[in-house]
Amino acid sequence: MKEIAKAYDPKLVEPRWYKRWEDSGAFRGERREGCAAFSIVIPPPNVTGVLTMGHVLNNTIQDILARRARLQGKRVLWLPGTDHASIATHSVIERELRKEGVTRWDLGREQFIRRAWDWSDHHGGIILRQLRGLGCSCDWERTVFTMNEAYARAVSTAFVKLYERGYIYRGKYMVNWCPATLTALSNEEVIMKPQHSLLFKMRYEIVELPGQFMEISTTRPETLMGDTAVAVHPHDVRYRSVVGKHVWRPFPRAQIPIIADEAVDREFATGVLKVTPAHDALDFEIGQRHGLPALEVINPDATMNELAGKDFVGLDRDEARKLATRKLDELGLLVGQEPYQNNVGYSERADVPIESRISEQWWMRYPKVEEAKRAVRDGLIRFWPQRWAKNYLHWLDNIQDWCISRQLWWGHRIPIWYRKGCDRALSQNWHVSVDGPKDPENWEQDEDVLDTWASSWLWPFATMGWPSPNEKEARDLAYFYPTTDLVTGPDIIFFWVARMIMAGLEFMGEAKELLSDDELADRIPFRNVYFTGMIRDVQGRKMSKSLGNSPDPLDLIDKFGADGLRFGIMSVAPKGQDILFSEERMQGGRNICNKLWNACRFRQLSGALHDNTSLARMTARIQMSWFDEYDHWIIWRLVETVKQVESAFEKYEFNQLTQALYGFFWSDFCDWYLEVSKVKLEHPETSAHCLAIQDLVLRQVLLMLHPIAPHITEELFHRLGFVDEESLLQDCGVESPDQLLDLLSGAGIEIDQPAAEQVECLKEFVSRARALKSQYNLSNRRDVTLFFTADEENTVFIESHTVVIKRLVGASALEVRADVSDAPGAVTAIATVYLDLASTLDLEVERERLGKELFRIKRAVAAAKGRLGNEEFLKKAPAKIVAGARQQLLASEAKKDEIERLLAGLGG
RNA sequence: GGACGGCUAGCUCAGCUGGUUAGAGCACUCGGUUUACACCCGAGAGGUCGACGGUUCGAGUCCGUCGCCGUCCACCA
Repeated sequence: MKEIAKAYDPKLVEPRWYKRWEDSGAFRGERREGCAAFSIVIPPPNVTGVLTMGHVLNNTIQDILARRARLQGKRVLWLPGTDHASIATHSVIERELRKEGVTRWDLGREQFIRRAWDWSDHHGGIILRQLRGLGCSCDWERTVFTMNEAYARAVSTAFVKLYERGYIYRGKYMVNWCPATLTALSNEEVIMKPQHSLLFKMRYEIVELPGQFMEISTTRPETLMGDTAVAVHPHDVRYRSVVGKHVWRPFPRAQIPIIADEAVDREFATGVLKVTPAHDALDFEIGQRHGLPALEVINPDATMNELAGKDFVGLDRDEARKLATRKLDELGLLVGQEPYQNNVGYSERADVPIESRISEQWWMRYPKVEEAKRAVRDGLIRFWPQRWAKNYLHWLDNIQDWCISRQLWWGHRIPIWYRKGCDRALSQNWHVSVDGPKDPENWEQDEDVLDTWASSWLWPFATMGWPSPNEKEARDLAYFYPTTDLVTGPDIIFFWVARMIMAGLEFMGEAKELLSDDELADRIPFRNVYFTGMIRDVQGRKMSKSLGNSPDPLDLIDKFGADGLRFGIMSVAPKGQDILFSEERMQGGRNICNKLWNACRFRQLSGALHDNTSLARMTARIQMSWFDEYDHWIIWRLVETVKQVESAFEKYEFNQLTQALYGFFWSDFCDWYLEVSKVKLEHPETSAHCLAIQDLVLRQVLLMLHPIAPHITEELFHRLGFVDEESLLQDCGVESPDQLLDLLSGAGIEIDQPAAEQVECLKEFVSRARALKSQYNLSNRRDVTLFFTADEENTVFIESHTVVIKRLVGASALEVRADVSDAPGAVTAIATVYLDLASTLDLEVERERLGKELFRIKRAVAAAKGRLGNEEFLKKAPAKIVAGARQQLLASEAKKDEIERLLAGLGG
């Protein structure tokens, strides 16, 4: 028997076990036909990312699910990998180049991509190593990177299939344009930010009515050079007479028509809108309806071009705004300007305002939209918490085509080739395939790459060998797909979750428009989606680098251990709510590890370990005839806890899980059962039995706790001999509540419920006695004398527990009395307990204390009487409730009488 | 503007389909060298459940209105 150190040191335990698990192939996702499968694909972190608290939360949950599934005997695949993060990585490389004073065009595409690969190779994998430090049980041998060759083929294949099925088209439309990275963005990559802007009021002179003006409000005077109309609402009586006439655009000076369009808001400002079809989405639509020319005056990099006029050429949009305002003022056309708050779209990655711009791009009409809705609405895919389903459905209801081409270099290049020297606009000059044309010298490939999400939406099956799996991959795919759970944040429900569902439905089977329910069930990428909350700081602020409020998870692991951090973060995460993180809260996780360690240490010091390698061997050492109330009680509490844990897992309620285990282990097992054990261990005849029960409880606690705190539980499992040296805890399997009850009753152990409940009475008795000691400042004395008064039955019961009570209270004597006076007493359900103070009793203090008690109990009596005196209550409330109320009234009245008797005895 | 979530002890949260005197952890106060653990043990103080109204024998729990905080979607220039 190895002696256990006094304080638990995770550093001596965690790395050792992680290595052993990995070396022994414990994380390998291996098929076993006839055995239930469980699978998760990791939300791939950015290849160059580092571990954040968000990752800790997310991956801890996945690991908990995976490890629990292993314990349930399922074959588990947790498939890891990383994402190339096209625009994010691209931006990083460009930033580096800028420092060196060169652009990507100076460097050239090939060199640029090489640098991106170097960057990925160098930083890539850091985060995966960090996940190992957290204890994540991924099948690392299957690690996938979205830029790997096989994955890239999957991306091209998906594109080609969608093209062939008519979902992909090329077109010139309004796009969200990022002037910093010079690429189009999808709607989802644009975030709206409130801005303190200025609303400028200016006037345009009416051509046909010289000297008359129309007043227009705008936040963007720098676009007026691109105005090709002004618009009013068709029913706006103020302007009815001028519709069809023209106004003078001040510069470059030109006549532009006054048109009427329903899109104009009459209530806003003067109800006159300047229409700039080339630089505003709404204006673009108005322009389309009225056949207006779209005059582009802003370059892709947000500087002004020649069409803006010679004063403006080359100016940045902000400078142009100032100049335009000044010029308007000089011309006497600026009526005023006022502070104004509006929302401006920003590029998510580059964090600069986007420009709306007409641009030729590749677009995707989403496939299987209706089926994707059906899968969630009908519950084939379940969202946890459920409420996110509404969000999801709402987005799909309003879905718009997806701009999938990006004018970037790092990413999957679009598998389209154009015949050299021919018109790219004509599809007969296109070649669309995965492998490219047979005569590449006559073709040039599209320069653009695909949106990152157009690769990660294939993640659940492209990681498993789709579209051309080898034999093993095909069997794995059949076995592990659809995956069981997906764990992610609600912020990427549209970016990723919804798109993966559509991709799964479209690609995981034959091309088909409508799917039956069975087909739907086969094709969905996952059955459950668990949405985590966002990690915030104690003040509720988002974690951010600039605020410096994001702790480094590695520091936390260093301080609390991976297990401590995991337990801490899970106990603090309310279901579906954001998580307010503070380091203080992680202490609880570390503490319970230490407590666990010491409880096992106590077990080792208490007596030699017997053969603990199976539950049956342990129950064989337990005899029903030796069972006392405490044994019934702890086994009862254990079974209740197993039930709670089971239910918490089924409902993905992780804080419920930690709470149930913490409460049972700490309060019930350590604070009561182990304390009681100390008496039993003194006697050889009860010792072995008691230790066997301790072993049983510890074993089940370790098994239940293992998914949350894998390292320490593995260590202790071995130390207490619950598994042989060569095996692992995960090989044992955890019993369900029914299995546990069956095993117990198979060993002749039946829980005596009334006996178990009597322990609650003993606990109350002990607590009350301790409180009396505390009130009289005698906590440190272990030689006080206790008296009690009780009826005959309870007297016998209490006397049979005298030794334990004396031990737990810290008393040298416990004596039954017919009547007690001149001693402070406390009323409990089974007896009244008194502290023998001889002559030192403080009557005043006692009267006050009992008076308070009496007040409280009288309130309870009154409440119960009130209810029972109400005929409506007696008539309408269920019999069970009425009976309960009667019983409560009896108990309360008895207690009240007893307190009154005590008070009378004090002369009160 | 629309949708959703939250508002329960100083803090963070439980409280299932309405039913005994509303719970836990942390923090706090007091007392502790009890043969596992001070990353500990014991005792205690502390909420009337955001506001108002309604349904009901009975509401933290259901309904309505309002307020504050947060998230998402849309966006009026």
